[in-house]
Amino acid sequence: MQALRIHNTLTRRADAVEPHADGSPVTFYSCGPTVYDDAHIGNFRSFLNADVLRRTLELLGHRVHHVMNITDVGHMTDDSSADGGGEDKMAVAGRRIAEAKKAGKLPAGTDVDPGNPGAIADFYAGRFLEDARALGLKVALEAHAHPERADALMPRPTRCIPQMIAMIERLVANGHAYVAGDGVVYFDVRSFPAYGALSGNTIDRLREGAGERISAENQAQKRHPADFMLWKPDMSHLMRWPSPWGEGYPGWHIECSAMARMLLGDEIDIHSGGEDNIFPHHECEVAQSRCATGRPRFARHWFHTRHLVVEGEKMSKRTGNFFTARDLFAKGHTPAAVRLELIRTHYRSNANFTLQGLADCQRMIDRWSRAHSELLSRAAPSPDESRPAGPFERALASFTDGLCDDLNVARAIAALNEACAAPAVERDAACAHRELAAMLAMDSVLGVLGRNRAAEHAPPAGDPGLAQQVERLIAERTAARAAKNWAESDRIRDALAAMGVAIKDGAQGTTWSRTAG
RNA sequence: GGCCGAGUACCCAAGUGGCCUAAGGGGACGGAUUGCAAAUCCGUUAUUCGUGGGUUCAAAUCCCACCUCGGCCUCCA
Repeated sequence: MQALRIHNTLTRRADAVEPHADGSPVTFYSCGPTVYDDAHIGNFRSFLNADVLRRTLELLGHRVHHVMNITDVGHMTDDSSADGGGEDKMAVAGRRIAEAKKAGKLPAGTDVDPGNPGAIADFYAGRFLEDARALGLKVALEAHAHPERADALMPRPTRCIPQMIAMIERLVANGHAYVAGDGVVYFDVRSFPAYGALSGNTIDRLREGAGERISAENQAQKRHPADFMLWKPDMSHLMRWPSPWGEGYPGWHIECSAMARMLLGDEIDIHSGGEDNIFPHHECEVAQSRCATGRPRFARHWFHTRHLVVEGEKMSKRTGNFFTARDLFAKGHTPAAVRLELIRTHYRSNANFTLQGLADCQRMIDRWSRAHSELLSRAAPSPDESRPAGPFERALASFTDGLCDDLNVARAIAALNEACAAPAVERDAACAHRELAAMLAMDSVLGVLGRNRAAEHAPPAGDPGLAQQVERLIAERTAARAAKNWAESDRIRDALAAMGVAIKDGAQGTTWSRTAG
């Protein structure tokens, strides 16, 4: 089996990814979304890169046990008092939903109680899963296909509170956590000398920067400024549970430690997230997990995706370059193009998401789709083994080499493009059956061929009669063309363009699609 | 302020000491095709790699300085 080498944040070099034991599945935990709002394309870049890693492992013949959490505990918004101050994010989401409801902007067929945090979380979790499936996130497809395993594949912290409490109890019992004067349970970072190994921080250096974002009152309760919260008793929090330390809610990091352990065991092979998770989130996870399990390791391999910028600028709602996946689908972009645009740049570079790039991806995918249809139509039921390897079979080798080299997706894509551009004589000489298999193997990682269809023929919201209208105009234009009435024909084409509909005159008649945007 | 990444053509983006007078895609331009378009097919499109120095027989790749952008320094993918 070919080795996949991936940069490991922990060791700061490219390490081979392999299961902890021969023949076992690779255990893989991904930090998933919070469900206080729709996930944006930056979130999805991180999830999709994890998906590409998982699919690459599967292409190489590994089995992968992949888990991605969906965080539904209401955390706090205020960053000036980071140890539990500010406003509950679930409350903010509830207000947003209440406003949308009032304005009649809630999607048809949905009714959410804005005062019920569980309902809010379910609402956004449902939307996330829809987007995730559209984009081909395999773990979401798997959870959908096996509802009985959904909670084990995409766990929710609110359903795992006992496991978190058990882990915190263990940490308190073995001296790695303590109850402070304010009743809050903190992890004692000085009890864990390896704290900082993942992020490259040291406890001393953290102390220097610590003064800026943490309120003095909170700091005064802790033994060390870097100590972080495990449980906060708080009767005012929207979501709260009974615990040995009083009714309240868990700290931000403990959920992943508890769920990873519960579902994948004390040590896991890969753990992924966005680059901002390295510190403090993943650093704290390592500390909690190792101190609770007593193991020398938590995750063997840490995989972090760098952030995304949009049109060269940091994505922000204010500058108008903020996109959720569903925003793009609604504008007519295919999930395939969104997926490819988000995975085509190396995961350790800042990617620049652009509308032009999305269009580029769409054209590439359309070409791959044509090549795929062509192979499909030529593939014989029984392969002719005597034929030499064709362009796609050869491309699969360099495609795989590219991916094995720290997930070089750009190189993999170039290999596929070159196969599609191979001269017809070469293509005809090859065994179409094997060529098709090679192409599907490549798509098993890229994951675009089955997703190259958006809502393009679905009429846009508020205009259900569009399809019939378009068909009628096309029929009129076809008649005009038959009569060689070019002026009328062009007038209809312009009218369709004004409606946001592009047409193509092909051998099988005229086809149409909505223009994105 | 401290620590970390990154800057390659009009755009996206590989390449990390000689195979680079720099992959792949898009765009643009020229040609084929088309009533005209669109789509498709063929061809052309960086002697140059943020800027200035340095090391080396050899640098996009290593070193130094500067500029610009991004991340982290207890919300964040």
